Amino acid sequence: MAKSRASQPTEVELQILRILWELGPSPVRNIHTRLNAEKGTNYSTTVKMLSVMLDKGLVKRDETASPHIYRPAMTREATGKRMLRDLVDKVYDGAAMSLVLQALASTKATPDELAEVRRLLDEMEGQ
Amino acid sequence: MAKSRASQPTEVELQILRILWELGPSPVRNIHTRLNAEKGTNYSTTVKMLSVMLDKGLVKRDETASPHIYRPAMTREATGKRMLRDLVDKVYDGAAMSLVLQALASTKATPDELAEVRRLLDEMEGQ
DNA sequence: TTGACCTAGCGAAAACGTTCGCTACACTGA
DNA sequence: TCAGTGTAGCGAACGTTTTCGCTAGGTCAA
Repeated sequence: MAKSRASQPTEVELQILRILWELGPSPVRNIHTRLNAEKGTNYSTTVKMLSVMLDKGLVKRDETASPHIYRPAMTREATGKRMLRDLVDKVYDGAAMSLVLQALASTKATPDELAEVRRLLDEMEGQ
Repeated sequence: MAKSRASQPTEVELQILRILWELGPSPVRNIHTRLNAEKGTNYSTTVKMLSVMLDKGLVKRDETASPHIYRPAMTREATGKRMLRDLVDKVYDGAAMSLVLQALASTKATPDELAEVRRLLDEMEGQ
């Protein structure tokens, strides 16, 4: 059960995911240390959040290790992509391009990054 | 000091904003007709949501008009930009470019749109 | 063995978002 | 005036997310 969860990660869940993406697979203790530094919550809360996230399939854990080791179920990229699609749907009714342009226009990009975008464009036109 | 730390619009709030962006300034009745068509909720609910949104500063209203007229407090673009920034912060810790590239790469764009992106790039490099 | 300290988890409370019932008031046509 | 119809709003109920108190069990050194 608890398989195809369609809903986005919530605020705190995302906060925890970010920590996991940074730290890599970690025991609760390490995750908590970070989370607590960011928002001062209790150890119990961290444990609970992780268990909720486990139910939802947002994280996985290795229970053979003595302090259980948690790791994100999705990469940062996959999550970002998914949330972006959701944002585009909600605000622009699916017109992704509008948002890409928006994002580009409001970003201070380095020449390197701009070149990267160009390369990507070439690739897309090549298809 | 009106707009202090305004949180992001929630799901339904956004749905209403989207309707307002499309319809332009409207009385509750029109907003409700649309919202009801989308999710079958009650008229009371629409009124309540609008009052909550008024409190939060997400919409404004003209109370001199007989059926009060509501309008969005922010443009679609400003809201999209803001939410995007938030998403970038939450997922990528502020590295906007990663997400732009992501978005671009995962979008099926028409040649016209790609040309538009190119034009924007030229502009950015021109500066 | 005992005490200090850690991990793990349950269940309930608090906080927040969403929904609607019910009430009041304004306007219109008979 | 009065019934009928529409607008406005309060307050409570409900569901979900976030928080934590409390308990149980594991490890280790004295």
